[in-house]
Amino acid sequence: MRLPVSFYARPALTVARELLGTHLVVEEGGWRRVGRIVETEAYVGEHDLACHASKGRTPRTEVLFGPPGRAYVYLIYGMYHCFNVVTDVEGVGSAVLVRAVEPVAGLPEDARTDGPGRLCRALGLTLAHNRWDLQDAALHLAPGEPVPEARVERGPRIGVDYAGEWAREPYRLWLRDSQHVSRPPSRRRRERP
DNA sequence: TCTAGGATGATC
DNA sequence: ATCATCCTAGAT
Repeated sequence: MRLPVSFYARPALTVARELLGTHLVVEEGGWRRVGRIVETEAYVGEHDLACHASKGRTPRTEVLFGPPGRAYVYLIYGMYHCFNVVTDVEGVGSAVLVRAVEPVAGLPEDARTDGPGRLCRALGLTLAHNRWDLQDAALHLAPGEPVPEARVERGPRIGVDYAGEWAREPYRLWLRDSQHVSRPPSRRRRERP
């Protein structure tokens, strides 16, 4: 049970919305780790100055322009990884960054999986997974419970201030009531019930 | 609760 | 030089 290629072959913003609630599955070396996606960011194309594809085709960004449904993993700040899924049709350089999941299986109950770097560390995702086909049993996404529109919240993407006006586009989507959404700098903690 | 600074290496 | 981050320390 995996999301088919046709799922990814749509605009990044659509995929970012539909990814909420789906399961990210990593199976390697006898273990299987699963997280439910609760936060995503869309990087919509070459014209999007926050998108790595805006740098043009390079060895690193080439995968973004390739067929949909592949992984784009890169190293950031020398120590953390970010996991993306390549979206839209071949030739369009776009992707969706998975920013947070909630532990479902194979992870400690209290594992930190909020934040793109932390979730990659928890699931064991590294540069070795870059360009993988997401139809692979070892790394794929699976359907989950549908997420009603009322639970989806939107806002500006994190950490892309260099992108000028594009930094303000509300391309970050998350589950309103999830306790596992990442905490951007200076975001106040949720009020107690 | 918040801010500042540093770790660390691929990329171009 | 830059960077789609995270953690810790120290101030408040």
